[in-house]
Amino acid sequence: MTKIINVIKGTKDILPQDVASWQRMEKIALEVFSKYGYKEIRTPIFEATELFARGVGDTTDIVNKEMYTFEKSDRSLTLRPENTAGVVRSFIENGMARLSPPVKLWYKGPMFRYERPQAGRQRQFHQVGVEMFGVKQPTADAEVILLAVNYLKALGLNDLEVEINSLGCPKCREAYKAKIKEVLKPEFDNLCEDCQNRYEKNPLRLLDCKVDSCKEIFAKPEIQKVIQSDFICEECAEHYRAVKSYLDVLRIKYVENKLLVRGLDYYNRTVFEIKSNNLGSQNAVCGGGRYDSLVRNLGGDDTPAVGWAMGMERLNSLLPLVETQKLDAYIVSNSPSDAFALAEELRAAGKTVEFDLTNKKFTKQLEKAGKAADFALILGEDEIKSGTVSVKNLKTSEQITVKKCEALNKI
RNA sequence: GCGGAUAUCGUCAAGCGGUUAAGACCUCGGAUUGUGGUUCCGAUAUGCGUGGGUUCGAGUCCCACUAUCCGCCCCA
Repeated sequence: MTKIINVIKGTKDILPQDVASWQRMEKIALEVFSKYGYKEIRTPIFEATELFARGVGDTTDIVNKEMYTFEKSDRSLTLRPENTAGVVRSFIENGMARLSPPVKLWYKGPMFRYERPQAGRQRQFHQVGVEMFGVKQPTADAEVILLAVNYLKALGLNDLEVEINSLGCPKCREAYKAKIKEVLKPEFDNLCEDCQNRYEKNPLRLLDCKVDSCKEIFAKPEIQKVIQSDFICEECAEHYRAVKSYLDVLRIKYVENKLLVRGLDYYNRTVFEIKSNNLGSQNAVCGGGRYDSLVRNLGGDDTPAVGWAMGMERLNSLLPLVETQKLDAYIVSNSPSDAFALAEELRAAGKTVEFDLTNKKFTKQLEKAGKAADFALILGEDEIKSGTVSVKNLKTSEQITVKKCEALNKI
């Protein structure tokens, strides 16, 4: 036997029986985001490697070890591991800074990260996300969080937990980093290897370490005091308070989590996650925040921005099953040409219709009709002769014979 | 990159060293040449992830590899 070829590790087919749910997620995204004035943008699936190195940040795991990078014509190209960098690139390149702000965009599509697959994590996965450019006020943060919550609500998910935090601006963050380093210095040798690396590179990320021994260290009162301290400057604090007050007005429940640190380097001030208890250890459905310096870092004019992304596979696993649609009618006939004609007529009128292309026996066709549709349209010799069709309701077994042209109104 | 588990038909599985690898679902055919969903009968793995080994004998025991799942890390 010839060897069969399997899907690549960490990738999955989205099979016909699951597609209805995906189409629903996409349709509701369009509906909800449109109400707030967000327009869909579709950017390429691969970009210059440098875009992600500069955009996402070269101290991140994503850039360091998770990118699918390849060379072509002396260029280094990378399959997008996330879409914010691509959207920002497009924003700059297409002069969207000249549009009247805010510029509100949303996207959906596949992303690629070379990681060990597990529950809720694939190498090719899909994200839906929004980005808003040009508003530095906390209203933007609030609107974007509102949008995430309302999208989830529209999908039927009401009870997910929103966690928020403020990372402050680069200035106040430096001071905070210094304080964390100072208080952890005596414990340095007891930290795990990863944390020891983070200590220099990005001390903020020490805080969401999951190693038990590190957690114990962070739990110490004198260290907690520093972690819990309000390190952010007055301007950032005011921004953060305003975001929270808007969320209160919008009746969006949230939990403040000082340990919430996004793994991407571009965030400042507001960061947030939406989590579910039903996802196992990969429990974040949505992650996002403000990234006021990214546009400038990628060569554009200084433009404040805020956005988020959701993992569609994770989202999908929280959603109830969507049943695949039955046909409106199944034509039972041993005359393919008559069946073709009737089917086309009904399809032109918007109905979903099939008939047996293999011309099986009558009973087999009816059996198939029972599984595939709510109505059977019987087009036998008698009916064909008299220009009629028998319409059988397959649930109630009631059957009537009508003129062919009236069949449309009976199904 | 590091741990743990699993691998028998399209799917879910039984099998615990001894003839021909249960069963269920799905699919297909028949009972039924114009009336289905219930019922009955029949068909469908020369083969147990791959390669070695132990044994008179291996799906079953051992080793290696591969794949998948789960956890760490990281993230959506």
